[in-house]
Amino acid sequence: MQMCVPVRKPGWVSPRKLLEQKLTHLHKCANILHIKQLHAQIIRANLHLDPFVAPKLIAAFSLCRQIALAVNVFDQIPEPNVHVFNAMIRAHTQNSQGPQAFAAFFNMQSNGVSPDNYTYSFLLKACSGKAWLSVVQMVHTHIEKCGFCSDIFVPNALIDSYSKCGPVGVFAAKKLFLAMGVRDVVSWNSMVGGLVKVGELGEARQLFDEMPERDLVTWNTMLDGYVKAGQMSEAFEFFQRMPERNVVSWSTIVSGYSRAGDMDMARILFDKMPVKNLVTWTIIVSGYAAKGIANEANSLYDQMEDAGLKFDDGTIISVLAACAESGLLGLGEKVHASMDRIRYRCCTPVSNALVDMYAKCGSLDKAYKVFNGIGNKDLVSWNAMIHGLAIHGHGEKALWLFGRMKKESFSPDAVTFVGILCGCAHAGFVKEGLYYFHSMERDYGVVPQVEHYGCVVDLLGRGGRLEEAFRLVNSMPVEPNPVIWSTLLGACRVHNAVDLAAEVLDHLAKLESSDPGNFSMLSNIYAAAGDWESVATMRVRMRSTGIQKASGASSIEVNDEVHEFKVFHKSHPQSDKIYQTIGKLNQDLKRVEYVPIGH
DNA sequence: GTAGGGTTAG
Repeated sequence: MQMCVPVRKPGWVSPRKLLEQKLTHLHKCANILHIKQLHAQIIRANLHLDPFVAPKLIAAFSLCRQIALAVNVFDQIPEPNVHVFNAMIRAHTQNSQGPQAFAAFFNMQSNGVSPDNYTYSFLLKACSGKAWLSVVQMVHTHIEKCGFCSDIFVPNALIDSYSKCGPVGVFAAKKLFLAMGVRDVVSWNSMVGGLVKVGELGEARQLFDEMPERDLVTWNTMLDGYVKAGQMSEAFEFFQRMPERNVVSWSTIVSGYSRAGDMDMARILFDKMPVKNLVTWTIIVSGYAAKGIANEANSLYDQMEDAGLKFDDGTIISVLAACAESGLLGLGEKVHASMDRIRYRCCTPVSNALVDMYAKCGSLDKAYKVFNGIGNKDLVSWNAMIHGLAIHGHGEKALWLFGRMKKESFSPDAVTFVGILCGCAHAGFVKEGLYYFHSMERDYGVVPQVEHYGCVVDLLGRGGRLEEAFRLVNSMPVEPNPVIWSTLLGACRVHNAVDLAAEVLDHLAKLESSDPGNFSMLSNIYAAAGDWESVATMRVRMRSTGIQKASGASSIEVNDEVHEFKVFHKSHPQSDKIYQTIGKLNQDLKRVEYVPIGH
C-alpha cells in the first residue's frame, strides 16, 4: 500500500508563510532594494491589497523617502481602511509634506472612514511652526468632539504641536496641560520643552523641579534650554549634575559651546564623549566651519567620512550654512563633491543651502547653476539667489530675477524685499529702491519691518541723502535698533557729516553703550574733518568707559589656507605685493574716473 | 509618542 501523505522535512515552511514572516518587520526596513524585492513578491502573492500588508509597505517606502512609491501603493487600494489612511498620513508627515497629510485626512473623511487616536497623533506631527497654530486649534476642536482625549497619547501630541507654534501656542499648551486629569512623564516633558522653546526658562525650571519623576529626556530638554539661552555656565553645572548622560546630552553641551564660539571647550568635550553619532559630528564640523577655522573643519569632515558615517540633509544644510557664514568655499565645495559622488538626491532645502553657500562665498556662477537645476524651487530658493546677487552689487540682475520670480507666480515675502532693497542700495539705485519700498505694502501686502527700514536708510545714506535718512529713522513706526543707527553713522562717515554723526552716536550710546566700533567710527569722522580736539575727547571718553576697539579683520581662504588682513597691517608674507596691487587698482580706478559714492 | 545638528534677512 502506498502512502499518499506528502513527505515534508521537519521545519518546512510554506512559501506564503515564509513571505509573511519576512513581512513582519517590513515597516522598519530602510533598505530600498530589499523593499522593492519584497514588493514584487507581495504582488505575486496577491498580498498588496491586504489591509495588514499595505500599511507596512507604505511605511517602508516612507522611511526611504520614496513618498511617490508609497502613494502608488495607496492608490491601488480600492477601499482603504483606517490603518491604510493612517499609514499614508504618517508617510506624508515623515516626508515633510504637511499639506498632503491633511489632504489624506480630508480624503479619509469624505470616504466615510472614521479617524482614530492614531490618526490625530500622526496628523498633529505635521503641524509645527507658527503658521500652523490655527490648524492645531482646528484639530484640537475635532478631537474634543470625538472624545479621544481619554488616550494620553492624544493630549500629549497636542501639547507637543501647540508648543511648536510660538508663544500663543505654548499658552494654549499650558491650558491643556493644567486641565489634564492624568499626566505621564511625556506630558511633562513636552510642556517643559514648549516653555524652553519660547525662552521661558524660569517657568520651565519650575516645572522641572515640580515633576514627580524625571527621565533622561527631561534632563536633556532642560539642558537644551540653558544652551539655547546661551547660559553656558548654568548649562555646564546642570550637565555635571545629571544622573546619567547619553549621546544627546553630550551633543547638546558640545553644541552649546560651539554656538558660543568656544571651540576649545567644545573640542575637549567632543573628544571626551564616549559615543559619537552623525549629529555630534555635524555639530563639531559646523562649529569650526562657522568660525572659519578651515583646517579643523576640513580634517574633522574627512574623519567623519572615513568613519563611514553617511551624511543626511541635516548635516549638509548645517555644514553649508556654516561655510556660508564664514566664507569657507573650499569645504562647501568638498561637501558638494561628496554629494555628487554618491549621487545624493537633493531636496529643495539642501539645494537652497548650496545656492546660499556659493552666493555668500562669491561664486555667483555656481550658485546660479545650482539654482537653475532646482526642479521644485520654493520661495527660499528665489530669495537666496536674489540676495546673493544683491550683496555682490548685481542690483540689475537681482531685479530681473525678481521679475522672473513673479512671472512664475511666486509672491514675494518680507525676506524677498530685504534682498531687493539691499540690491538697490549696493548698486546705487536710489529711485528704484524707494519705489520698491513704497510698493511692498501697497502692492504685495508685506508690511515693512525694521530690516527694510535699515535697507532704506542704507540706500539713502549711500546716496548722500542723509537728512532724509535721518528723518526716516525718526519717523519710522518700528523702534530703530542699533543696526539702523550704525548704518546711518556709516553713511555720515562716508559723507563727512560731522554734526549729524555726533547726534546719531548719542542715540546709539543710549541703546548699546559697549560697542566700540561706533565710537571709533565717530572718532574717525572727526579725524577726517580735521577736528583733532574732538578726536582727543572721544578717545578719553572711550578710555574712561573701558571701551576698546578690537581691530576688524577680513579673511579669505585660498587652497585650504586662511589669510587674514587687518587695516594697515603688514603681517602677511606677501604684504608688499598686496599693497602694490592695491596701489595699481587705485590708479586704474582713477584712470577710469571712478569716484566712490560721496567723494 | 517626548530630547541633540537643519536653507533665505545689516
